Amino acid sequence: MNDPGDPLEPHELRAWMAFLAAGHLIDYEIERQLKRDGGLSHPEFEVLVGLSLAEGNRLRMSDLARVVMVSKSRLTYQVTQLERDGFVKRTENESDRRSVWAELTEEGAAALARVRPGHRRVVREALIEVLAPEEIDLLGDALGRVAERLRQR
Amino acid sequence: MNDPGDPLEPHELRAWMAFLAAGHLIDYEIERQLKRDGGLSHPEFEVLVGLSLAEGNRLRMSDLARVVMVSKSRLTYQVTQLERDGFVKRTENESDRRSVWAELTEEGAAALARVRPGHRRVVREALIEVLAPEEIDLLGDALGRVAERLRQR
DNA sequence: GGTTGAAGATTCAAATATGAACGGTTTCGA
DNA sequence: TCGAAACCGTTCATATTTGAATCTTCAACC
Repeated sequence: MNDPGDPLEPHELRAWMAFLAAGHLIDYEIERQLKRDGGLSHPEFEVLVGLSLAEGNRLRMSDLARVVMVSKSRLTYQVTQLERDGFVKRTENESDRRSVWAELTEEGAAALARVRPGHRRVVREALIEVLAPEEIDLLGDALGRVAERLRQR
Repeated sequence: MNDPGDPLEPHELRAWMAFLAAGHLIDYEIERQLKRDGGLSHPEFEVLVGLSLAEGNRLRMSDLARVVMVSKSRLTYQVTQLERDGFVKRTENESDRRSVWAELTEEGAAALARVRPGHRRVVREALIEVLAPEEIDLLGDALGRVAERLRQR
């Protein structure tokens, strides 16, 4: 019968390869736009967005790492870079001295504002505008389920 | 009116974030599986797959770079690693001495065979099995269009 | 109260990625 | 047939990522 290690069906393979390719290509466009408009890398941008979405514009390092889906040591590096640029500030957490607050600064918020219109434009042009309205919702549903399922492991 | 730099609509944002998250998470699973089953990284695996799909199991470096969607210098590095492991062999191209053939070896094909069932299992469990049959096709159509559009730029 | 183990974050060395610059071919028009 | 321009791949210096080891603080348990 059908073993899960068997080759994918052609239409399954097509979906998988399209998913992979679209990911690579969109990432490339985003990287280019962020660099051009604000000298940010995609990981840096994601860190800033993560903070901007948080209560009080700050998160503990490990929570931020979870949100941005990045390893602890990688986040340490990124935040150090962002701190050097004045976009993020580290603060001690008095209620748990093991942890550290990473907080979005004014300059960080400004950098985000500077870069966001172009970012949205890329997402729109590369993804949203290419999809029919129903496809947008279906993509959100389907990939939302995929992500949710992988998160709980 | 609606400027392309304006915030995304909630359902658009949802689709975009799901796409991003699913990409990150699936990539993580794949990385883990490939490392575990065959000591390969995802980029290395993609190189081997690219070659296995080519006529005569070989491609010129720059064509391989295009197929795998990777920069020239990154590919040079990856192929050097794969050559060290005996999975790929470089050969001179007599009809155009600027270019170089990268060819999949027996050992490379064996490594691919060793790793592929687990890889497919990951793709199945993470993506395919979570989608309804119509969703698979629709995803392939939609993201296929997205990729195709980005390729021609 | 002291001890053990978990959680949080950083550090370090090694691996990988980036992008500009380079040297060797090929192409093609003057 | 010559020379400029394009193409191919690598190299090099720098930046980023990885994962194991480490250090500090906290929680729980006795």
